[in-house]
Amino acid sequence: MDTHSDTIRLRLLRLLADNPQLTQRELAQALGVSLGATHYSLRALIDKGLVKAENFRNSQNKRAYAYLLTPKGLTEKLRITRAFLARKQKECEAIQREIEVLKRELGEDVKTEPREPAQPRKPGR
Amino acid sequence: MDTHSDTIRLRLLRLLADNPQLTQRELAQALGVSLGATHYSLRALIDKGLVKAENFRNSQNKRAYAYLLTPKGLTEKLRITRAFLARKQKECEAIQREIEVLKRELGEDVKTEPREPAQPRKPGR
DNA sequence: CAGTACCGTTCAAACCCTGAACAACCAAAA
DNA sequence: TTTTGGTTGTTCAGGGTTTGAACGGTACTG
Repeated sequence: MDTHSDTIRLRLLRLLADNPQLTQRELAQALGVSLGATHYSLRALIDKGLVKAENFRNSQNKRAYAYLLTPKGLTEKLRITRAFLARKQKECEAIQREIEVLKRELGEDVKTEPREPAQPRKPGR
Repeated sequence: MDTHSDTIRLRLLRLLADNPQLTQRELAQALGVSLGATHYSLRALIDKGLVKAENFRNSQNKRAYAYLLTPKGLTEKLRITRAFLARKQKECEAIQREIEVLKRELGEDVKTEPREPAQPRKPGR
């Protein structure tokens, strides 16, 4: 649980929990990845038994599935989300510390190349 | 600039800026990735002209390179770092919001499955 | 019927990482 | 010197992941 693919799967679970009727293309757009990648990750979720594809064609749609979370999918979503947030929170704290360091570094850089200090006017262009 | 590989490259730049004498194996350990991956990303940096491998063998070492940032590497390091932090900061804010949402969701879940509320005693099933 | 539009699925190519092996080099021991 | 051993960068097969483009199926419309 550290790769980009894991992140995609978690976001898929969270998306589908609220919108089971979403199309693979709509999911792809919402996730900002390609259709193929979405299909790939969705398939992994289905194979693991976390998601089930109900083949009900709603209203006038053609061949639409509803990707429903199974009970196992619901509990896994919760578990993975908790782990994800814990990890992200640590990461965020690290980022905050890093930003402080960077501010200091940039402060020194600013001395090297001042932004808009009180400069004596130089004539010409 | 969104993949894991990009992150590795940035961390490489920041590591080498302060420690140009580090070995590929030491870099790998510091980054928590394999030697092959380190070599792969380092090669990308060299090909882009952001890092130059100085072949100076220090003291009693065998075949040590020093991986020095080029001027272009220095400015790129700054630019990429800025972009990275901006992106991460947005992500961190999103995570904080998400955590708030989760707290609320978990609160509702608690209602669904009460932990230890004052329940009227029901005679045993 | 043909045309259009949307759906899921598939596939080659590329990218990235791992783990393990390899080849070069140098220092100290035999 | 020769050999041994440790440290270096490099390469490679294999597997996982993503993209982009295609494909075939199904329904609505004319």
